[in-house]
Amino acid sequence: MKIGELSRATGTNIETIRYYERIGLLPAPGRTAANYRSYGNAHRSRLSFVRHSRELGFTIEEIRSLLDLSDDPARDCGEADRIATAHLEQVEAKIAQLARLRDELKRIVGRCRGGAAADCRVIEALGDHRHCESAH
Amino acid sequence: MKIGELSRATGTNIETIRYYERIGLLPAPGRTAANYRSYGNAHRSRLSFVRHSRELGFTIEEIRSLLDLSDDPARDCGEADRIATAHLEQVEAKIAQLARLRDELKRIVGRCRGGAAADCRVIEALGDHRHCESAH
DNA sequence: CTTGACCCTGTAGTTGCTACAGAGTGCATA
DNA sequence: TATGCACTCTGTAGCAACTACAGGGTCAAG
Repeated sequence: MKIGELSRATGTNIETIRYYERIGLLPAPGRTAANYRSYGNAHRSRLSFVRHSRELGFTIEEIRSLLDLSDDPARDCGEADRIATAHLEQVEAKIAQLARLRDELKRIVGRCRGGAAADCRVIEALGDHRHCESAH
Repeated sequence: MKIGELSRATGTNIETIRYYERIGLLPAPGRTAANYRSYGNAHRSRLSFVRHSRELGFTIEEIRSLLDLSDDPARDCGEADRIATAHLEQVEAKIAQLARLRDELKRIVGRCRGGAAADCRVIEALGDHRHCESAH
């Protein structure tokens, strides 16, 4: 299939597909007589793997490691688990951090009673870190 | 005070301070005879405002709007509240999205029983979107 | 008088794409 | 046959929000 078809099949931007090839995440496919890229099912699977991993927030480098693992079926799969577990921990840390921000923002918004900016509690709270209850 | 002192006083990287000046977020300070930047308390307050807002996840453009507001004390402060409220909604949306990712990741990790990569459930789950329970 | 800490400008790198510009290809229609 | 349109190609530049140099100048202490 040509790049446009692969794009539609995987919901991936054409430019993104070429980008993945350029950084070595996808192998360079064969070419037609007109120098068009020509993909097969292996390419589509690999791209789906990449896109799904990206949607789950894995970085390109993490995905590279995961692809290396899946390319070598004899290798120990514990590393895949470690990568995924480490990523899960990062996601949980990010959620906790955002929850603290949310609480701080909640305290800040809604305090404005529609006066002039000179008396604005929102701007005041943003200017002075000491108003905060938790670290961020 | 010189840039290093301002950096320590606000916990901001020196390069970042110069960057903020370059993009017009901080006004260009006066210079000493040796062409060193020379800051006063107004600069320090403004930079604290910027850093605090960044820590709370506001974008540079949002901060620019908030600074415009606080620079003009006569203006209506409702806009500051709108910006902060909109940002709060974005944070809440991001938390919800990350929570979905976390749940998906939790389902994926820990399924590996330490075999070969060929049988790895983690890699399998990443390759096939149909295993997912929620959209992401 | 030299060492070290500080400061300057300007540019390039980071992550993960996205958006062109300028050119070629392939197929259907007037 | 021409021509219009969709598609593809390469290469480069842009985004956010910094961060990291390189290659120089300044200044106080020993």
